[in-house]
Amino acid sequence: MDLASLYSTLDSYYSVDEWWPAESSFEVMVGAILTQQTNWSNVTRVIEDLRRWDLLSPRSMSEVSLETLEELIKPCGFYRQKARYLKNMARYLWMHYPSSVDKLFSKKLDETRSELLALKGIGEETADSILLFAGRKPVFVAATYVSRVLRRTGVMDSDSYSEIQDFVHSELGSDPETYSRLYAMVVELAKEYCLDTPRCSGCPLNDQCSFSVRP
DNA sequence: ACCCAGGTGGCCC
DNA sequence: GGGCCACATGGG
Repeated sequence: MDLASLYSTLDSYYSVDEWWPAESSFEVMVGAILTQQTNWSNVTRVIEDLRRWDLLSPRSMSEVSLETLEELIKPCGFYRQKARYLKNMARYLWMHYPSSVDKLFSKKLDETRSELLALKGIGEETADSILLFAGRKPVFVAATYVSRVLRRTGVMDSDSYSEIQDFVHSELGSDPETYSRLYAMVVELAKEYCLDTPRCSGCPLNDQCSFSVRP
């Protein structure tokens, strides 16, 4: 199948409005780091704790002690690394964009992306999810799930992040809303059916998928 | 007990 | 450019 039919098939099965709920860009950025290799339900709990502690702002998060932050984010795993990444990001944003984090997104896209990638703990996928879900920029997130789903459906076979991203950019136009919906739907699909050990029974793609090993 | 999770940095070749 | 490993908790 091709990418357009994958999109429309998924679109008729999933509703992904408000898929990444957040009250601010900073909250999206915090979630993007916390969710790395981590179940989203744990992220939700921790975000709510951070909100209760009033830590969902660059200023407050850069001022809280590392030890406190570590304890609060512990349920998300890799908590020592992530606590340092979060505090460093918060300090950077507070120093460079004291008026509003959203100033970060008002420069050229490539510059914003490079700036994000320069921060420890923010790799390509995290940078792009921030650009897409916080900045509403036309950048597709070529996550591991995406390469897996594209390969098994026969849409595209590649492990290269930039190749996959370029492919989607060239096939789907440049509407951020389309990118975020596709990404969300692919994640929902993959979590349920397209695991390392696949469970194809009940998959909405059914016979449109070219995956040959069907348990 | 097992597998999985909305990856990244550091190191190596 | 890629391959490997540590990082760590919690859910199904």
